[in-house]
Amino acid sequence: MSNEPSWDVYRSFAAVLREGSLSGAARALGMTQPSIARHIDALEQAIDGKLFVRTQRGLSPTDHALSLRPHADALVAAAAALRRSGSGGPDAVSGVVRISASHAVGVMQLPPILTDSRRAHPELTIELSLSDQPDDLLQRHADIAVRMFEPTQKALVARHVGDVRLGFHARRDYLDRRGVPNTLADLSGHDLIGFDTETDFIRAAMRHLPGIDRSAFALRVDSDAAQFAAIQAGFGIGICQTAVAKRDPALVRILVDALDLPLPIWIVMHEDLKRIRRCRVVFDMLARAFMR
Amino acid sequence: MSNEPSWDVYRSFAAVLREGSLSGAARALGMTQPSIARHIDALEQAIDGKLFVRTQRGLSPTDHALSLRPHADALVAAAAALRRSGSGGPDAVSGVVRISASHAVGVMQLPPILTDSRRAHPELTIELSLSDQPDDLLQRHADIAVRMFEPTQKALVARHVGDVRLGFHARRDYLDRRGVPNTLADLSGHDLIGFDTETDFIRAAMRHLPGIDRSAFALRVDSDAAQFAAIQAGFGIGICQTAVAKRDPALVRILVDALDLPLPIWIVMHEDLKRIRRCRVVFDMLARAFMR
DNA sequence: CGTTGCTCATAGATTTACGTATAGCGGCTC
DNA sequence: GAGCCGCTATACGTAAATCTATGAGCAACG
Repeated sequence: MSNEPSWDVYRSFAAVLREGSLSGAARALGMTQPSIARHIDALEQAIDGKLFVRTQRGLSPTDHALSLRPHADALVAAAAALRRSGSGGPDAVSGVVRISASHAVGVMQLPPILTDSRRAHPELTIELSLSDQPDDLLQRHADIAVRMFEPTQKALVARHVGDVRLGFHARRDYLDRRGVPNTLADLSGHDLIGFDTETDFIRAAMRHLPGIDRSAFALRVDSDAAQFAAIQAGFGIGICQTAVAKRDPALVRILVDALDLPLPIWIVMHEDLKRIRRCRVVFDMLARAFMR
Repeated sequence: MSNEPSWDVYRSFAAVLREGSLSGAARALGMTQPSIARHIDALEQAIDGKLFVRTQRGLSPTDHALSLRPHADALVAAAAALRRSGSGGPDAVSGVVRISASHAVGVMQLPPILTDSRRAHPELTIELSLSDQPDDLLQRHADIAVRMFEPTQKALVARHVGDVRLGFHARRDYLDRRGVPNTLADLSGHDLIGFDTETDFIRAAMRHLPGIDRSAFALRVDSDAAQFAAIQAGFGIGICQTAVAKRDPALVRILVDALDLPLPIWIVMHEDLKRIRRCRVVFDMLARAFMR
């Protein structure tokens, strides 16, 4: 067992995994290719095993390297979180706060909220991490998250700030052209907009919609923002938030009885961040905005 | 916003937080005091704020530094996990596996299991992290955990491998001397052994034991292994596993009806580690041993 | 078929970071 | 109160890391 490598070696390792080449990693880190190469050599020597096979088109990771990837990513996330929390003191409302949310929330609800926040706290920088796979709070990929389900972790501070209603919607002229479905069964002849990959949440929701599955969709896309845009464009019938749909007078809600799914909205934060004032401020601000 | 510091700076920062002085951190990391001092200076410059107030008895962290501590600890844990996983290839049953368990399990059940494991895999090094606050799998303080409750995280692989029964026990001569209690109320005159700090699990368990709380205990200690040792020493009446108590003929189970709490045993592993063969091997080995 | 663009590897110059040594300060013990 | 032991701060020479520069190999393109 050789001695411990410098942590910079880990950073280089993560960058090479991410970028796929020594040169790419060097560019990403603002270093040079020989330095990264030495780091990889050092790490391979420390763990006594090959991590990459060198090719002329870059480095391709061995199984050994792939098995380490999750740890490397965790390190990157933790370092970024430390750097973020370091910015701008624990008591000042300045520095960086990173918010994780679904694409839908990020596109359709957060912008006005963040605009107000910016006005109230001009020193505060917001990072928005939009993703529909919400696995990032404990990994510290984000400081605060807007979630559509109750978090189960004890290490998290969570507040239920309201509910969102989902419903089938379509543009008026589409319905004029193709007819208005009155039952779930009527949907079979229509152009449906739905998910691409099935998540736990979607599996649960689809139990309320017998007869509809992935194969029924004429447009499959995971971003709910893109789904909404497709509905707005008159592509066909899809599911979106009723509150958001109301803003567009061209949209019509249909099949009201078939789908009326209330989704809870939770604001979630890691407990450790309670000590950092700007995180508490953003947390409260988000909670207030969604409760309104 | 200045440029990013070296990750070694984070390592030094965590060490100073942990050790309380530049010199101590230097000793812990095998470096020298001026180097650590330079690192702290660099970090303070990068985040543009003071992290420690220098005194002649060491460095005392500011609120700012304390607010960063959880992140620093996360980095340390992630680096250690990466180093561990790096040891000894993904397909070999050699290297290091870190197991987290309660003190009780670590003292009373794991030793024979690990002995067998050692015989089967002499190249495998086991690290045992005994703690009664099980917050460590997602933070990667350990690779595999033995838990007494069902884990809720999706990122974890878990297997229910049996149950453990808890009951009141005392040594025979203690009961001869002080009398045998027949109801929960009878316990009030006795020397009770119990927890020191209340955890979620304990709160739930105590709901089944009306009239007993922390103030009733004559000996308060969080380690269940220490509690068992106290029972064995004839200190008084305490709660322990019935199966373990049976091994000592001097121990008597009492108040059988008042407390018969079955605790599930779960073996838990982070999903990421499924790729690492020695972790799968240890996981299966633990599962088999507990199911037997 | 040469040219361009990308990669990794290597050698040498230079900067950076480290360790050693020392000084200064405060508390503790005798 | 003298001596000792711990801590931090500073100066300086050296060791180790970095960058620059260059060469060689492979793929895509005209």
